[in-house]
Amino acid sequence: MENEMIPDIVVGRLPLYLRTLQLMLAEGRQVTSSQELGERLGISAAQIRKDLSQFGEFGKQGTGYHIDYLLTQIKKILHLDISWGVVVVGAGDVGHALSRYQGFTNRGFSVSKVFDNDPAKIGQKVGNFTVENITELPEFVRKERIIVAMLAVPAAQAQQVTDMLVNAGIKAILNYAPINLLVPPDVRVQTIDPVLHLQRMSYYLE
Amino acid sequence: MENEMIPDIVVGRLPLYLRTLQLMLAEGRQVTSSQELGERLGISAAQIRKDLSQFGEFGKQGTGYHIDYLLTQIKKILHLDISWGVVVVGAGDVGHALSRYQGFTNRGFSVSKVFDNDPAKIGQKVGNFTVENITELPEFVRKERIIVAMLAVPAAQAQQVTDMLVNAGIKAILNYAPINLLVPPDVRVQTIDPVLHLQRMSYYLE
DNA sequence: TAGATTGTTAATCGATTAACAATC
DNA sequence: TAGATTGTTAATCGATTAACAATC
Repeated sequence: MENEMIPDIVVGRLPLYLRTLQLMLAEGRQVTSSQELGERLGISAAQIRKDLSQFGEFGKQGTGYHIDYLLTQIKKILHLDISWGVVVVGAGDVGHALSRYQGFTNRGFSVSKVFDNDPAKIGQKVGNFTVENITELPEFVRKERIIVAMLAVPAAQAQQVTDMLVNAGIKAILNYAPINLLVPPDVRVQTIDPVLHLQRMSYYLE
Repeated sequence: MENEMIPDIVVGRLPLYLRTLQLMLAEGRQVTSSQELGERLGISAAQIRKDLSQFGEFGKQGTGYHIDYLLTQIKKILHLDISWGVVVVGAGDVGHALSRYQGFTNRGFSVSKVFDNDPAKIGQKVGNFTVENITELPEFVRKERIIVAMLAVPAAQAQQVTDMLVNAGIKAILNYAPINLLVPPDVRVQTIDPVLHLQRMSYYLE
C-alpha cells in the first residue's frame, strides 16, 4: 500500500490546502501556483509541491495548478468525495453549537443525529434535531453505517462514552473533552481543547 | 534571552504535560516519572525529559518528579501563575458555549466580557454575562489590560474584527473562524477549525 | 548498598529547503 | 522563443531517540 508511507504531517496539511483552494474558487480564481498557495498559508512553495507530489502530479510546468482540478483531487485523497454522516454525542452547549454549525456543509460532513443521556434533554429540539436517548445510538449508527462521532460530554464521562462508541463501530472521534481518550489502534481520535491553544500562546505573552 | 531558542513544538507540549499532571494530582498522586507521563501521553520518556530540561532541572534521580512542584514550574513557564482575562467576541452559538464553558477555571483563563455587533443580541444574557456592544471593546480591554480574545464571528467578518482587536491592543487570539487571519508579528493566533480535524481523520477511513 | 531515574550527549531519524532539469 | 513553474533529487536543518554517567 502506498498509503502507508505518507507521513501523517503531510496528510494534516492537505485539509489546509483544501480550505485555501475553496476560498480561491469562491473568489472566482481559476489557477494558482505553489508559490501563491504558500504565501497565503505561510508555508514554503517547495513544501507544497513536495506534499502534493506524494499523491500524484496535479500541476503543469509554467502554469501551476488548476484550482478546480486540484480541489477535486485532494477531496478524493481525503475521502471527501462523499459526505460523511456524523453523530453528535452530548447535547450541552458544545453539542448544541456543533449541531447548528453551518460550516460542515460542503466540507464533507453532515450531522445525522444528536444524542444525550439526560432525560431532561431527550426529546428537546436542538437546531433541526430532536435529541435522542444515547441508548439508541448503537442501533442508529449500525443502520446508517455511520463511523464518525463528535464527542461533547463532560470529561468525567468521556472515556466511558468512548468505549460505547467504539463498540458501536465508530472509527473516528472528534473529542471535545480535555482528556486523552484510550481507543484501539483502528480508531482515530482528534482532541480539541481550547485551553491547550490558549496556554500555548500565553508562553509568549508578558 | 534564553526564551528565544526554545522550539515552538516544545512549548506546545508543555500544556499537555500540565493537563496530565493536574489529572494525576486530582487522582491523589504525589510523584511521577518521565516514563509514566510518557505512557499516559503516548510520548517517549526521553522526549519529556529533554523538553523539561530546556527550562531547568525539575526532577530527582531515582525518584522522578514531584507532581505538585513540576506543575507549579510549568505554570510559571507558561505564564499561568496568574489568570488571564479574556474577551469573547461574537455571541452566536460558539460564543455562547465559550462564555459558559467551565473548563477555563483553574487552567489560567477567565472570560471577562462578551461582545457582539448585533443589536438583537446586545443587552441579552449569555451565561453570567450581558452581551456588550462591540464598539465598547477597545475601551474595555485597555482599561482592564486584557490582551487575549476568543473570536467567534462569521468567517466573512473575522479579518475585519481581528484588525479592530489588534488595534485595541489584543496580543493573542483564539480564532474559531475557518480562515487564516493576518496579524502583525507581535500578535499570536491559534485557529480551531473542527472540519480540519475531521478531514484529517477521513483520510484513514474506508 | 542496589535499584531507579534523571539530565545530557551523541547517534539516528525524519522533515524542510534549495536547486535545477524538464517542460508547458 | 522566453518566462514561468512544476516534480524531484540532494543538501540542510531540526527533532527524536538511545545510551549512559551521575546520583538520589
